[in-house]
Amino acid sequence: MRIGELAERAGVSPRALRHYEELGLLPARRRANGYRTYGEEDLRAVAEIRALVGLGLSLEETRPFVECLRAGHPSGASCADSIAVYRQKLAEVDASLARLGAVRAELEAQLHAALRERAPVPRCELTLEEP
Amino acid sequence: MRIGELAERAGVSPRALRHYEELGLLPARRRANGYRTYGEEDLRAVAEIRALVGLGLSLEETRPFVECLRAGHPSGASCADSIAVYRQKLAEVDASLARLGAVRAELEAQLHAALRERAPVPRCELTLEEP
DNA sequence: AGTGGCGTTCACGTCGGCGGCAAGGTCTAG
DNA sequence: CTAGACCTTGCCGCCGACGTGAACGCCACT
Repeated sequence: MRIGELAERAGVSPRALRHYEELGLLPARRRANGYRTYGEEDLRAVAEIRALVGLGLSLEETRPFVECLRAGHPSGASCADSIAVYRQKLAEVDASLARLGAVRAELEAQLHAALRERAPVPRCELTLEEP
Repeated sequence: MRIGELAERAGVSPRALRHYEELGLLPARRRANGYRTYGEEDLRAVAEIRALVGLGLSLEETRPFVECLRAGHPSGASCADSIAVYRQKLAEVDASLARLGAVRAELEAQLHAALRERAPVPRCELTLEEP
């Protein structure tokens, strides 16, 4: 399979696949004419990469998963390094959630304060509704 | 007050203040020698910018607030445009929270699945603890 | 032989918010 | 007079994940 077909089947651009190769994530065999050649296992690797990126991992962070796959394991998450990345990412997400939650509360407080300031002493309680 | 003093008092770098000026966020008067000159209202403006950026707004998004302040309003959030930015940001934060929550659940599911795979049929229930 | 549709490498552009450096001007204290 | 502490403009660098375009090669079909 050439790069165009893999790109099509994986739902990414050929440029992205070349980028993965530059990072050493997706090494490609070459034909005599220089064309990259891929197999089904490469499709699986790209699918793994995209799934993980969809979960917020950077390309670098997907490396243990891809290498785990290429090492012959059934799942990219079968290796200790991958598990470690999962744990670390989960912690990061929890931190982000906490921070975002605090930010949300503060935003809401500021918004309500500004609204109170702009609508001093509403004449009727019914006017508290927002458009 | 010159740029160094404002930077010091506002807790930002002079470079950042020049950057704000490039964006038109913080126009500075000039002395005869070309030095930028700031007043107390500029300190308030920078404080507003930093507070909003701390809530996740981009510099562009702080513009309505800063302009509102410069228009003489007591608070940067006193103007309709600022309120709109608050509302929009709140919606974005809510969206991020929802997405992050889903990502967190998926991460946890993947992690647990991988752990189950690596520790098939634990001999004792006590071994479920994690280091 | 030409056309079109693949592929290749190289290298710069994007977005945000500055950091950092160079080359020079300005002011103040000793 | 000079050191040094400030200021100025200008421009490149950074991070990540590619997009985009140039300039070219390869191959199949007509």
